[in-house]
Amino acid sequence: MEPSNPKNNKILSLQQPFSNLDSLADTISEVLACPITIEDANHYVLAYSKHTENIDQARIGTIMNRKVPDKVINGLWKNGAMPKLIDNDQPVIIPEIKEIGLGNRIAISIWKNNEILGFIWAHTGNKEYAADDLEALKKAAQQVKKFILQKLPDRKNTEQAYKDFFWQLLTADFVNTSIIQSYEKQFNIQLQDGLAIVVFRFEDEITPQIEKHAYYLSETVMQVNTIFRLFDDQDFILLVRLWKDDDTSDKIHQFISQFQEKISIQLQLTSMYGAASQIYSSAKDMTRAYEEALQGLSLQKQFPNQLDACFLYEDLGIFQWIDMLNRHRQKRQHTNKYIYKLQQYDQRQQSNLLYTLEKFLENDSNVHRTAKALFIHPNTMNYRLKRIYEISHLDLKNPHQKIAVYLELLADKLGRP
Amino acid sequence: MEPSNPKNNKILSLQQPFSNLDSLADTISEVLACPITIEDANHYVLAYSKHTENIDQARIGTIMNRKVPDKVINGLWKNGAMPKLIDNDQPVIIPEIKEIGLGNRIAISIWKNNEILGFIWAHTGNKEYAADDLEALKKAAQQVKKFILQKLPDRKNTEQAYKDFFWQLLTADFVNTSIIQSYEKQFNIQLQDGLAIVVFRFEDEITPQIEKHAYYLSETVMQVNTIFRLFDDQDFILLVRLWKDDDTSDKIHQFISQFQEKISIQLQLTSMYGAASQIYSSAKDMTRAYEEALQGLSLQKQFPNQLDACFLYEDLGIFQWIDMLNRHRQKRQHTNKYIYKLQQYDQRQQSNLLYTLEKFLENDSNVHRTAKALFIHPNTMNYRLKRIYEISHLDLKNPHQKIAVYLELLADKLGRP
DNA sequence: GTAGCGTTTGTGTATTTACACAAACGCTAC
DNA sequence: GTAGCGTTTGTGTAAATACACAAACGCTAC
Repeated sequence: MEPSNPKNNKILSLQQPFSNLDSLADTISEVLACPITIEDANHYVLAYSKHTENIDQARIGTIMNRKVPDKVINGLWKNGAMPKLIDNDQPVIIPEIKEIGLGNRIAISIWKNNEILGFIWAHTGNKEYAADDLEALKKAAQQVKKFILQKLPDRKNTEQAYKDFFWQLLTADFVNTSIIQSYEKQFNIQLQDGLAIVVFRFEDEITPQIEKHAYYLSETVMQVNTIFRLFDDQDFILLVRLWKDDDTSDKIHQFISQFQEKISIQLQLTSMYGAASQIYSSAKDMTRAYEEALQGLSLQKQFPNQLDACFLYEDLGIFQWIDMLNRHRQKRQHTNKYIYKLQQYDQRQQSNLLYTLEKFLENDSNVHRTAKALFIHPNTMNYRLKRIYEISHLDLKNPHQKIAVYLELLADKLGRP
Repeated sequence: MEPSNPKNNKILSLQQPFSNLDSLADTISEVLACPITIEDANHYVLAYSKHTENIDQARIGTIMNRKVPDKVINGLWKNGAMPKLIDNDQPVIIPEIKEIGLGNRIAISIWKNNEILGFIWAHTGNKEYAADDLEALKKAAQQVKKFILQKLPDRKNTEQAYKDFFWQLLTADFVNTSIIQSYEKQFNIQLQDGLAIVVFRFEDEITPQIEKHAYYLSETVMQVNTIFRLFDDQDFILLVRLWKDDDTSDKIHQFISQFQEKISIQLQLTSMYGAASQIYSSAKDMTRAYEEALQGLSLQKQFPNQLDACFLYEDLGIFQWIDMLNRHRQKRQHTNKYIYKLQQYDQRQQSNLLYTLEKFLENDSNVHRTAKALFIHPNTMNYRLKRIYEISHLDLKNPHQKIAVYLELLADKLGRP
């Protein structure tokens, strides 16, 4: 390494601490001789170099918005640049994408453990670049990391305390209001109104790669504001906050749906579930919210057909109750006389009237729909319904008995609690 | 009183203790110079005099059956003889009832406190009777009472212990098996299989007359075998046992129905309820059974329309659960979004879509039936259903949401627990 | 074998339901 | 007044449902 080389001198200058990110951006820009943008994990602009030449449409849009436009982010995902970036901490060379007005780029992701802190983008344009340019970028990433961790207000070195507080919210019977308020100040967060717990459960073993993608997506899928998130065994737990809105529920639904879709496709996961609690206005309700989300997950696994794409606790309908109902039944060794009679008959005749009845009730007592679902003739369906009445004396026009039977059939599926 | 009068001598002989009821019957028969029958509270024959003359059809039937034929009992009720008999302890003169083959009678009931122990029937036929005959009957009743209380096996003087044991069964968390067995032996009862608790609740103030009639009916309405019964405030609580049968449930239903009908008509009661538990095979389940019967009563009062003539716990259908559901909802301050939206709209527009929806669900989602129940045009009903969907987005063909709404509407009616 | 039972499917008809459209009413706002 | 909204009722048609009956199949019992 020749000390006379001016570029090397500049690279050395990257080792010095910086008082603000903008001057760091300028220095990197000088080293690489091209415009630079530094973004956080959400693609919000933290700083950018003061270049005015060689700028493309994507850069203009990004700086004007103080955030990378969604169109550009999506383009980067589709062409494979983002997946590469969040899979490792090496510089990634990204060729021009004309459709979204993005010129040639070199980018690098900034990490702390398995969590992305942000990105540096070098707008290389048509300029040639050399191996030491990439080295310089890596050094720059180190600097940005230090800066973000030390200087940015919500990056104080108190993560463990934050984590502990979060667990306390999730599991403690009662959290003192003043404690909540003190944490709100300390971490500059708001824990009132529009609060919900979201839990994703992975069936695959959790790899660092899954963690990385999950952390990234939790910041980037923008329907909700993620206040805290962590991995707990197979679960990825989030405390989110929703902006005051007409259809906050829809927002959470979209969030879970998109998160699930993206991470499943990106990482080719075999199977995963996502569920959200109701929306609460106080942080004190997070224990309950956490339970609701877990209940949602467990129900989705037990009733995959009925609860497909049913992410929200409020959309569970009767499934909200059947666990409680099951416990109650087990405690009292309760048997429903209609179900019992049909079970007996099915066993004797090798028939499946009980299953037919269940499907009938599941299909809102509609003969046609049920027959289609069971691949049988509507008349067969009618015949079976007649038999069901003859055998069990269950009046299928009496909702009070009918519903009880359906609920008990569902509860039976849960087995011993 | 002249000691030379042979009749008086015989009356005096009634003061002597007797070794068996038959000889007592004979003695009474001699005093009154007519055939005598002594029955227990169930109209089973305890003893009869050995007369062969002056016997009518009713007497023959009674002695052959060892019980008064139902036809005769009903006739006595209809013509007003039985009501008089169980209203006081005086002799009652009953004129001939030809339709049931009953000749002239004088009868007297035998009491302990407010409970009937049995009856003495004097078959006077066409014979004249005098005032001292009635006196003799009263003396005889005293003797029969003594005899029943002292000599009949299940009339030991341990009623308080029996009562205590019964309350223990009803309310204790756990009753030892060996204790139960010892009581079974002591009281010569069987406490296995076909056991149920029945509770009648009177809205009128409990008078001695009501108590008398209730005790009497509990022995006489024959579908069930009453093992124990007592009054507790407004409640008449029975532990009954059912003979092994195909439709034990029907039997209890009939029992409650008939009991209610008879006592209401006889005593002109304004209002009363009756409810039974499930049928259990062990006396250990009586705590639960008692709770079930009480729950049935409370639900009948809260849902008089829906649960009219629904006496059995097993027939409650979904109402079995709504109390539990209500508690659960209250605890979590849960609100159903569909109900909430309709409530808001109803309030704003002065409409009653929520009520319409409830009736629709109560009528098994049948437009015609609901329209008729609400006295509106079917098209109006359809229009409202369309509006209900537009306002709440409740899909009326999705049973999982629909049922949840209905259950919550019912639970709402219970109010704070 | 064959008689009997429980079952499935096809055919046909009467009834009920779903849905669209039009007319009319009460109420509010301008 | 009148325009607009939400509502009720009537009319009409297409679709779905209920129900009866007949033919055919598999299985069991004799």
